[in-house]
Amino acid sequence: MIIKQRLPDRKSKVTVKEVALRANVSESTVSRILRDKGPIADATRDKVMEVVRTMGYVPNRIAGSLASLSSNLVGVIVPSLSNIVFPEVLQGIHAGLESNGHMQAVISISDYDSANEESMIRGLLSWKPAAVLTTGFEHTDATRRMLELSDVRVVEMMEIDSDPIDIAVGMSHRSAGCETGRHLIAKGYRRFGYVGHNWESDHRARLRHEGLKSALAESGLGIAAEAVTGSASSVGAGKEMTAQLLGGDTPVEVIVYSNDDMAVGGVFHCMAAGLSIPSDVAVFGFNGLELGRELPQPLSTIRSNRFLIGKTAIDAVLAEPERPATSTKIDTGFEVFAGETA
Amino acid sequence: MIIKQRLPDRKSKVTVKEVALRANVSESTVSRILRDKGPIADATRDKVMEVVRTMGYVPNRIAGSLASLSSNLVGVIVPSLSNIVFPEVLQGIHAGLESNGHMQAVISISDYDSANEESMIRGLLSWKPAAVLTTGFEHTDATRRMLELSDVRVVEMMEIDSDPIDIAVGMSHRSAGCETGRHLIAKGYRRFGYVGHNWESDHRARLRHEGLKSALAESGLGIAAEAVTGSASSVGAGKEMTAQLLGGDTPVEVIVYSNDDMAVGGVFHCMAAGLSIPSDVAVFGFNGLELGRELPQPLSTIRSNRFLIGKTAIDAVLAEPERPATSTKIDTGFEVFAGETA
DNA sequence: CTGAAAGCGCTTACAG
DNA sequence: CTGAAAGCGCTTACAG
Repeated sequence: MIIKQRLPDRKSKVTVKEVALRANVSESTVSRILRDKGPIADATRDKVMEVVRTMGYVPNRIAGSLASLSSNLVGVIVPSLSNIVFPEVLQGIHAGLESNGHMQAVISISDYDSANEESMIRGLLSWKPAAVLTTGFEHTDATRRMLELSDVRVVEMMEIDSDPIDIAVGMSHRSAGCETGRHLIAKGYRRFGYVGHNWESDHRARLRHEGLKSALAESGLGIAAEAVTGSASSVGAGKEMTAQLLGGDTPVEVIVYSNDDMAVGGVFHCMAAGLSIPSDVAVFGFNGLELGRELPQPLSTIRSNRFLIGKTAIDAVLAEPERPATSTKIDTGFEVFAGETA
Repeated sequence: MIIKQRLPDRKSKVTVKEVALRANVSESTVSRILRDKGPIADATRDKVMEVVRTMGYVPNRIAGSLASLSSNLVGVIVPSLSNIVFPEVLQGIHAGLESNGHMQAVISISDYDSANEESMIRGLLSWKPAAVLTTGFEHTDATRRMLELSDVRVVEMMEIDSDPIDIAVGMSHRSAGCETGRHLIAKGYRRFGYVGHNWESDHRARLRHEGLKSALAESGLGIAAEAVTGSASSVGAGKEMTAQLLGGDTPVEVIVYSNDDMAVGGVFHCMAAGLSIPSDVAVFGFNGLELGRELPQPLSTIRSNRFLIGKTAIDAVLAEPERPATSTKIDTGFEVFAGETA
């Protein structure tokens, strides 16, 4: 259904030139006052600001950026927004941007596709952003070259298991996988199952899986049964894959999930199937989402610090706007949350 | 922990001028070729494109936008990213942007504060965006004036219960509230409870509440008991408020929640308290999130079309880049999802 | 403390 | 089909 209705008319734009004319000063003076730069007589400032206000002048940042060869834009690329993890990173970025100045985030979604990432970064760079924040280390060669040759600051967010172009902010997913294994072994579990999602796209889930395997191997153990979906992680996929794993003929004591969404699906499956957690089967996730904490039994998991990653990324580039000659890794850490499901 | 390491050196930028010089043509010709505009000899095009490639030329869109007095930026303002609803709207916007051309979204988060919205819109407009998409109808007077006077297209997303500045895309939250009431009355419920979150900020939740009340009034009914938190909606808040409502001395047969997150909290509370749904108490949400669908008993709720709202918003402004003299409302609708919890 | 001038890197009529 | 010139709206040395 579409409804139409009359609107009021609009008028034209005001430029520094108009303001300068009306205030009887030069354009440079207006510019200086607006950017709070250089010494200005109070009387002049008052007069100009008065004119600015009455004319409703809004500076054109496009012209400003071209003249100053810099912009207040920060390019951000995340692989997805359906996984709540990335909105949380964006919130951290937003918080960091706010506390600083008048930076604006330009956000693109790559859909876990590095060819998309390449064209998005190309588009972003054409805006001469102050910095580019992207996700992970999996880029095309062309992307890597563009970023290396540009002189914007670059942050690769989420993981620190490889060498960064400029700065990496995140945690070691391999270590998180290891810690998961060690923690569960210490709790006495020996028969491990794994339920995962598509890691062609989610490289970090694979790192955690590798870490888990190596921790188990340290104790002469392995993963007894696995169920991995080809699709993205979701509560629904977690339910389905859990049903599949438990329906197989290899009994397991504990299931490690590729993340909390999948694990919550596992919990829901168990509820519906009348299985007790953790006595019939224990459940362990990854991320430490609010949802898991609020389940009737709090989900056992590892807390990653998504908000902190975004915040730290911005803080790092704003602290030093020029790219230095050395790369940096910043570890935002993680911690085991014992919970009640494992 | 911070680790440092040497990086390779970088070099300087290439402009149209350089490209023109090397290709032995004028700057205008390079510009035309790059924008596929006007008639060009094949030989010239090939020569220029060759140079563009070997020099790794990336056009500066800031200069381009200033010269053409237009940009490929679309400003988007959402109140929050913690409520999954808004990331879903952003996904719709992103999908619409992609299918179109090379538009980029500049995203800001207002935290449900219209003073924030005002300064964000001011910042956005200074980039001469092709359009501004914001949320709801609650703006400051200054915001409304800026948007009315600018000639960008403006979409107010999510609701259509008021008059738009230019275009509104969304659903009637008042009607959704009504439908909820009628549906539950038809199912035989008579004693209603309501669990809500802070509607100082979430105006649409209030509209639904009003709609619900009016539907109940039609049948001579009312809301017997309410529990409303002062904080934002969340699963945790839903649990807590449900406990409070059910701990009171007014018995209810069904609880209507301000949204699915709150309702899922209600379901978790009932599970933990050993209450059967819907026989002991029925639960009804709003939004139709994936999470609710995957609960052991699918959540009864109303499906809003968040992705569609974002997609429709972009499609509408791209279809007609000039703001017309009449405003438009586009209803993306909603539907009752019966589920098993009410 | 203030102004005149050049210039940022493109695009856009206009002319040929 | 192509080029020379003006200009988009600012900022930035430079001079005074």
